[in-house]
Amino acid sequence: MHEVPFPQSGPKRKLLDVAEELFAEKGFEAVSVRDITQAAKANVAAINYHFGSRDGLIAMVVVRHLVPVCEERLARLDAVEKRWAGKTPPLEEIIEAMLRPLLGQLRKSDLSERLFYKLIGRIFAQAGEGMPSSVEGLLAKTNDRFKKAFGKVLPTLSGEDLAWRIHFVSGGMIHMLSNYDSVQKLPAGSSAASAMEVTLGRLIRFSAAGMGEGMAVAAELVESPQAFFDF
Amino acid sequence: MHEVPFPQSGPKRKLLDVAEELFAEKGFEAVSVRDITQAAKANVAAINYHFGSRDGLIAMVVVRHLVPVCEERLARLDAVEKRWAGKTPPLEEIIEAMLRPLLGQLRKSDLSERLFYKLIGRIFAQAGEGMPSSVEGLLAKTNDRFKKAFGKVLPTLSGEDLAWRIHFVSGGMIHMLSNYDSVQKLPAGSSAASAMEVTLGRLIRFSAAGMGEGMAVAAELVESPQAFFDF
DNA sequence: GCCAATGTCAAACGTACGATTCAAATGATC
DNA sequence: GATCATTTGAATCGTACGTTTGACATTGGC
Repeated sequence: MHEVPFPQSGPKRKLLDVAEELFAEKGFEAVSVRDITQAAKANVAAINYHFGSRDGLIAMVVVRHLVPVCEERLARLDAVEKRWAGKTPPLEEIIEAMLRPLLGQLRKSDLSERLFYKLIGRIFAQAGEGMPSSVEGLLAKTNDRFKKAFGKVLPTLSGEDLAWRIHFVSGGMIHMLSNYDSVQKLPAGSSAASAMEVTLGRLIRFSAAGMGEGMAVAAELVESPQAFFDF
Repeated sequence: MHEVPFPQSGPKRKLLDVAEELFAEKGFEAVSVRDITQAAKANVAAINYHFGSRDGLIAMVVVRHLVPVCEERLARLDAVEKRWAGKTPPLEEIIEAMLRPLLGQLRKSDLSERLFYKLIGRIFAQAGEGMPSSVEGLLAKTNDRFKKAFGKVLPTLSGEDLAWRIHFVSGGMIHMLSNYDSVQKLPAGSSAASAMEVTLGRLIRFSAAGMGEGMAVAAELVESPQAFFDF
């Protein structure tokens, strides 16, 4: 039979959910299999049985979030380009297509917003370190797609300039997610989601201004295209 | 009588240097006491003898870099404000005062540039997590100082806006340092330091555009756009 | 020469980890 | 209801960790 990629119920799903929560709270390296199985009221052996190893569990936790995020990024970018067919879309829309999917997984997860942001931050902060190659490929493909999209809007920028500016945007997003709860002082009465919405708007405007800066930049020494890993 | 804060020679210094290198390469949590003492050709007990504990060693490694960086940041900011006494300095200069000290410690360290960048990235990525309170205070003071400086140049921005934009700049810097060696493909013949110089210039311009977004950018900023690229 | 103080060393301590084992339990299929 | 693969449970494995110990070596001041 065909195996469902992500279990929708049962103890395996429960392990994933619990692990996810603990990872978000304390970081991947600070959580042991005993912590997870204990919190999930399962046996110590459960993780190794269901996921082969601790690393297998981590990989599945990561993939479960990363894959939909990347797919939504690409879908949103397609939508933006289709809507502006022919014309050049505004930078803000491309950036939003790139960043908003990182916030859009809330409904599919049982995590509270705060924990979810931290988890996504952790995942992306160490993306590329020990990921399944399939995921690496998806990340690289997504990144390349966005680089091309930005290149069309900013045709005078070199490939290097483009890559670095995208990298800076990613850094801002990751840093924001990772430290969100220590920076954000919630005004009473507003939900975390709507506060994050405001913050995302800030980041999008900030990034759009940075991406579009100058535009009359001198030619670069050497163009080193592609072979560039980002997320 | 008065103890020297950082040993200039001897096995204690050697332990610090070796630990620093290993931490930069693999991250703080992935390096054991045994790894360090083995690489330093010292005994396992040496770290606990000299630094009290593994955490004590980490703290000293961090402080040794963090303190000079923060001090240089403040000194540079003072210099900028003094030079523009009365007038409002360009954003680029404040940002450079904030970011360049992260690259300026090369001469005081035996680390290769690549490792040093990774170490600084790691340090700042988890700044505030388990640091001595004296260092936390220094970081907070530095941050506050820069927030005020930016506030003077961007008087129409709210405190929240200001804080977030600074946060985005930090994120870009941290992300750049952490992933520098996996992103940068060095053109043959150019040193890592000069390549980093170019990248820092990119980040400064990107950040200045982002910081000033939405403001009626005055003419004084336009009059010397390349003034800080005098390397 | 002596004696603290200081530093080094091999060895071991207790703990926690990821992984494994194997028997019992469970559940689906016939 | 018997059969057999799947899933659990408790106990345990070997390893690696940070730390401690106590004996030994080195040093500098008197």
